[in-house]
Parts: sequence; C-alpha cells; structure tokens
Amino acid sequence: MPISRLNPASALSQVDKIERQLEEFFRNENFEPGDAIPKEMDLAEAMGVSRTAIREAISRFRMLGIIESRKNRGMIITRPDFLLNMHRVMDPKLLDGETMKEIFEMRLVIEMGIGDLLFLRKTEESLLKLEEIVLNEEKTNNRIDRLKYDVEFHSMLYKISGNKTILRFQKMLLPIFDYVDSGLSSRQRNMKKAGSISHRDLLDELRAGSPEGFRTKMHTHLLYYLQKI
Amino acid sequence: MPISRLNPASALSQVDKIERQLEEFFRNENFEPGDAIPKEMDLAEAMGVSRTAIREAISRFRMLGIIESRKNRGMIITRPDFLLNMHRVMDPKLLDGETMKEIFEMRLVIEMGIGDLLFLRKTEESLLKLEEIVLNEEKTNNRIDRLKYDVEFHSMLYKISGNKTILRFQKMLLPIFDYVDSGLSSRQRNMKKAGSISHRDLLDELRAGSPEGFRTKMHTHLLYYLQKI
DNA sequence: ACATTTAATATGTCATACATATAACAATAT
DNA sequence: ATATTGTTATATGTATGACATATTAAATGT
Repeated sequence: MPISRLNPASALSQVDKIERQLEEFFRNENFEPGDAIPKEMDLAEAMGVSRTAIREAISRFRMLGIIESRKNRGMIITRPDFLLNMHRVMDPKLLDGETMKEIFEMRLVIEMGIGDLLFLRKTEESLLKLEEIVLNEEKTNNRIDRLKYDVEFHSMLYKISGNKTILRFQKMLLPIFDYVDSGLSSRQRNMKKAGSISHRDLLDELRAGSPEGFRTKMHTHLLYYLQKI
Repeated sequence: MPISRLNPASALSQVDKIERQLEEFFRNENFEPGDAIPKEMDLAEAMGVSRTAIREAISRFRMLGIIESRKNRGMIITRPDFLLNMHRVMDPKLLDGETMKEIFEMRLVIEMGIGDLLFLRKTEESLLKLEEIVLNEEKTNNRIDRLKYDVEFHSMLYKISGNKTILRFQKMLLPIFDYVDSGLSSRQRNMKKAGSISHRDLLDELRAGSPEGFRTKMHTHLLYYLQKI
C-alpha cells in the first residue's frame, strides 16, 4: 500500500474525493469498455457537488483513457493504455535516484529472463536482422555509433520476444537507462570491453545454442552492470 | 510512439491541447520537484483560455502526482509515483486479453531473471521466512491455502530481491495473474503437480546452490505456464 | 415514403462570484 | 524588544449561470 495513498484525509480536496468515489462506482457497478456512464449533471446532483468539480474529476479519467465523451452521446468507459500513463511520468528529472536504480535493475532482470521467449519465437528473418546489427557494430569505431548499435541489439531482442508490452516497456524506460548508464565512470565503462561475452557471442548462442546457455551468456554479458549495483 | 498519442488532431479538446502544452512547458523549462509554477490566472492569460480549462488540465497532473498545490503558496512540481498511476488502470475488466497475456508473460520473464539479485541479497533471516512458507504449504491440503502460499512464496522472492519497484510492480499485477491463472483448464493445472521442481527445491537451490542452478530450476518450475503460452 | 428542417440534449468552454487557507505585515500588549 | 494577536492581500477551491457545438430525435414539407 503506497504511502501516498493515505494522504492526510483532511488534505483531500473535494475533487480528489469525487475521483475516488467515481473509481469505486465504476468498479462496483461492473462497468466495462463501451458502457455508458451517467451524465455530468446527474453525477453532480447525486453527489451534491457542482458540475465543475465533477468535470475536473472526469478530466482525470479522460487522461488515463478510462473515459471518453462525445457530444450528446454522453460518456463511455474505454480501454486504457496502461503503459501510456506510465510514460508521462518517466522523466529522469522527476524520479529520484533510488527509483531509477531500481528500474535499471528491472531491465537487467528482464534481459536475463527473456531467453526462453527468444528461443520460442526466433525466426530466420529476425536472426538475420540481429546479424546485421552486430556486423554494423563490429565495423564502427565511433563511440556514439557503438552505443546506438548496442541499444539496437537489445531492442531487437525484445522485438524477437514477440511481447509488445515488454518491448514498449523497455522503450519507455530508455531515458532512465541512458541516465544511469551515463553515470558510470569511464573505468566501469571499460570493463564492458573486458567482458568476455559480446553481442556476437549472444547471437551465436541464440542461433545454435540453448536457452540455458543463453541465460548464462547474457548474465556474463551484463555482469559489469550487475557488479555496479 | 503510442498510436493513441496521435488522436485525430481535430478530436483533441482544448483541455487536451492545454495538457500537452503544459507538459512540454514543464519539460522545456527544466522544472524539477519543488519548483513553483506560474499561477492559474497567468497560465490562462498566457494561453488565452479560461481558468476553468487550465484547472481541468492541471487537475490531471495533480492526479499523476506531478503537481501539488497549496492555497496561496501556489503550485509546485512534485515527484510522481510512477507505479501508482499504472495501478489505476490495472483492472482485468478494462484491459484486453492480449495485453493481459503479455503482462503474464512479463511476470514469467522477471521470475526467471531475478536469480542473480536473490543470491546477491539473500540473508539467513529471509531464507528462514521462505522455509516457513514452504513448510506451511507442505502441511496443508486445502487448494485455496496452497494457492495462497504459492503467492506468498513468490512474493517473498521479490522481497528478497531487495528491489521495491519490482516488488510493487508484481503486487500491482496480481489481479492480472489471478485472471489468467483462473483461465487455465484443470488439466493444465494438474500439470503443475507433475512439474518436477517444487518450492522446496527452489529454496534448497537458493540456500546452497548457484544462480545458474536457480535459473534452470525456476525455468522448470514455471514450465507449465510457459507451455501454455 | 423520403428528404429537409427544427428542437432537444449533453458535453465543451467561459466569465464571475465567493469561500478558504496561508503568508506577510501591522498593531497591540507585556 | 519580543511575543502574541489581528488584518489584509493572495492563490487556490468551489459553485453558478450562460452560451457554443455536435449529435440525436422529432417534426415538417414535398
């Protein structure tokens, strides 16, 4: 139970209260996407508040994508895009260092755990794309480009996993990764090179190896990050 | 770039536009938590709209926890709780089946990838707690209780990982897991029993084994879920 | 019966007024 | 001079009424 959930009750504005009541209402009444909800004036009268307050609360749900309204037709419940909302607050300037560190860790965890999905869903085509990225990476000496291909390689892995939610999740977290990564010292950065498992090794394992082997190799590949933790 | 981000431009209400302009404004002006933002009337005048419209937009940021306002002191930027917002839309009734399946997969991925953190941060005390849960589980024959201890065991693993974000993420996703799990046929459910790796095995490995061993065992433990995918 | 017009309706936006909590300052008492 | 109290200005919180606009439904005309 997040602490922010229990604001000093007195500090809750009326709109806050309306928001919670409405959320409860929608849940209890088993509203589903497509269902129409009462019109603003009815809600206002039922709760004994002004239409303005109701609209401020409804506006919040509108942003989350839980409610949509069309003139005259009234308002209906809609399917929210749960990652879109997260995206709005995924800003290194807004989050604290501890949280960002934890998000970074989460990425490492996901990359190490994604092996099985990769073997389940890899195709010749997707392996060729990986091959192309690795070749590009091996050709360049530019530090910026290497970083770009590094991101591309790992993004491609997420794509191969066939899980759009994980892919989007990772894309959304990229600013955080950049931020944490840029905090690494150059000494730590050099350890990366010393790491014994390259993208080429990972690709080879994915092509002809096993999920177990891949998990172990990915672990080694990410080791320098883990040691930083 | 989420598709919902590019609603038919004409369909965007004025408040929607204000919301985006404000978001851009905060970003460009490098606002950070604690910074005061212009008062409502100034914003309204600057954008040539009514105070009502500004308030509807601001109300959205207030919900996200990006803005907080105190009478007279004006409004300030605050640190949002990025998981709290996700929590609001994490409702099986609101999400579509495909998304829920992908979230479920994400859980499997995380559980398989979490091994290293566990070995990094396990303590005697935490292992004893795991032991207690496993003992309780082994004692009972009640199907409901077994399920309860199953959840407890995995939750405890997240706790041991020492990553509060991952722990909360998983807690938030529980309703989805329940929903997907309850969709499994009894035949599939029985495969669980046939799975050769028990919680006891996982605990033993965590106590005296290696991260590699744990990854492999966790993989086997979750196999029946993976096969369902 | 069909097309067009008109009226009713619910949301979108605005202007205004007042309530309320807070900060800054002034006044008073000790 | 310090502490307490009172006053005022200010920015947000809430309510009300008005009008715009898009859409549905009814009414009208041919």
